[in-house]
Amino acid sequence: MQTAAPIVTTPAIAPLTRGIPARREFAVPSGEGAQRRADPDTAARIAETMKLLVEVLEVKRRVVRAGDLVYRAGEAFTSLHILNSGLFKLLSSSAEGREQVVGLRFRGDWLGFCGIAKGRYTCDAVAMDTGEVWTVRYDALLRACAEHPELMEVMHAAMSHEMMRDRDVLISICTLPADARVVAFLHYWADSLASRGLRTDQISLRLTRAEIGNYLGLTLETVSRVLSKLARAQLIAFNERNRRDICIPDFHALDAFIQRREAAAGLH
Amino acid sequence: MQTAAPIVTTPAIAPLTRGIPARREFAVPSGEGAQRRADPDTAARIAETMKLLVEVLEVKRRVVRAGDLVYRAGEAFTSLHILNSGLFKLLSSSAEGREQVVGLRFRGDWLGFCGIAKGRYTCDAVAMDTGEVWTVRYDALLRACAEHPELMEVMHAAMSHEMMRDRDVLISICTLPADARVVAFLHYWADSLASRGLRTDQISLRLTRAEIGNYLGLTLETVSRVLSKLARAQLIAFNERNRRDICIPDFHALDAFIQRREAAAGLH
DNA sequence: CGTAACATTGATCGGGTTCAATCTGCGTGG
DNA sequence: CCACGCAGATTGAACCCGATCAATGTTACG
Repeated sequence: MQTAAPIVTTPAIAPLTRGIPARREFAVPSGEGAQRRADPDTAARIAETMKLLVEVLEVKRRVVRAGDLVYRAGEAFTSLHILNSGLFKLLSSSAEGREQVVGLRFRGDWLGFCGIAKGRYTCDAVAMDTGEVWTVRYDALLRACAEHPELMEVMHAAMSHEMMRDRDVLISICTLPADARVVAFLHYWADSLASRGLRTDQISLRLTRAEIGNYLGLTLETVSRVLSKLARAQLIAFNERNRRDICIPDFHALDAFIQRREAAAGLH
Repeated sequence: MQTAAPIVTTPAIAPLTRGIPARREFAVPSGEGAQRRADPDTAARIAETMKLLVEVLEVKRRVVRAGDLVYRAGEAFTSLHILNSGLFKLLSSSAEGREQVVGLRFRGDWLGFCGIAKGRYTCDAVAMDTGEVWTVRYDALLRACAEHPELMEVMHAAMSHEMMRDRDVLISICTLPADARVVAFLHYWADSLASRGLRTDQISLRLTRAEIGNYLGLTLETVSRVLSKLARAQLIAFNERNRRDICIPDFHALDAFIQRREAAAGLH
């Protein structure tokens, strides 16, 4: 059982200088040749959302560290959470006790939608790194939405976005073989970082092989084997002292690798 | 390419007597011993939502028949749709052209959330039976939500509900073996009908084996084999002249069957 | 009656799981 | 400091579930 992180309340009009920055991934050896370009659209959209929230609502800011829970399944739903920084995973444990990673969240994403329907959260939200969570009461949010239609639109867009993302995951899992799923996962992870303006020349996966496998409907051994194969093919490179941190020199080559396998399977 | 269904506009205050009733499943041979009890909560919630909509918004009613599209991927998003009756499937075709069934929808469900984020629908919504769709303009809905907080809550709850449902599907696909997935599917289908007050003593699957398989991440042959096995074990019974219509005499026995398999797998 | 879409069933194959052994890094306590 | 334990990761070998390939059956419909 983790202990709750300290809660820090700041005035709603606090300057929008970023919260606690996430820990540096690790030392970068050479240049930033493999840096994936950031998506200015997404970044702007996120910044605007955060700004709107602070202007219109009372936001409780809370610093979390790796392992902290933002909320827990079964807990009464009263608030939604918007991520200012950090990396988070959503864990859902089914009736029979089997745990499942059902989502990954980043800066700008919302947490807690699952609680609206039934008045209780239905999954755990766990920080995977230092980060800052902005919490708003749902009732206050509803009121604010009524007065600020643009806030309502932003919120709906966030929900819609989350649905589409989940759908993509489902399609990947239903249609792709193991190695393509792992590659899709790496892509998603890197894109998520890139679109938030984080560096992707080297990325820390932060999830164990077991968690990645769980998320992708694979076993940890399969994930490990695929990663080893990709490393052997020089499509990814492990950090030499930590197999959780990888470098993707050429995303295009990664895609090509998968396409080639699909083509090879399709031609006969 | 299907042709669009005729559009029928009715005054917003039209009486709430049900629209065109769905075609009778098929003749029921004996009694209703296997009838699954309806969920009065869900039914009430749906009725209330529908009432609220007509009271507060201009609703365009449209009768659809099997095969009609409510909307199509790529089409500009302007409206959301609420299902008054009928059965619908959501089809998403990925970039590489592979089609995927990404959801099933029933009376009371909303269609079109996927369009909010990007301003375009990202999947096809296809009627699987005669039904009635209520369409509301999204901009009008936003305005109405601002004035009627209860409408906003209902809409958010619908989105939240959809997310949780998708999550359940994901968990099923990630963690269950083939036969358990098929059983889970049957359960979901029957529960969906039951909670809408439809009869479940005999149910028409309406999807081909290929579509069921696609939805569950299985091949059509596997689905067929599992259904045959369940029929052999007398856990389901096919209608004697149509293998798409089945009868589930005892849901509890179905569950037990799956539990037993899991237990057998787990003990060694 | 002929054709096409859907479904069933069998035989075979293979990708991914399962089981098992080993390795690595890391924190802990003697 | 080192020994120890432990969680995570890797790798190999055998197996098995579900996919694939193929043939046949069934229903619907012009």
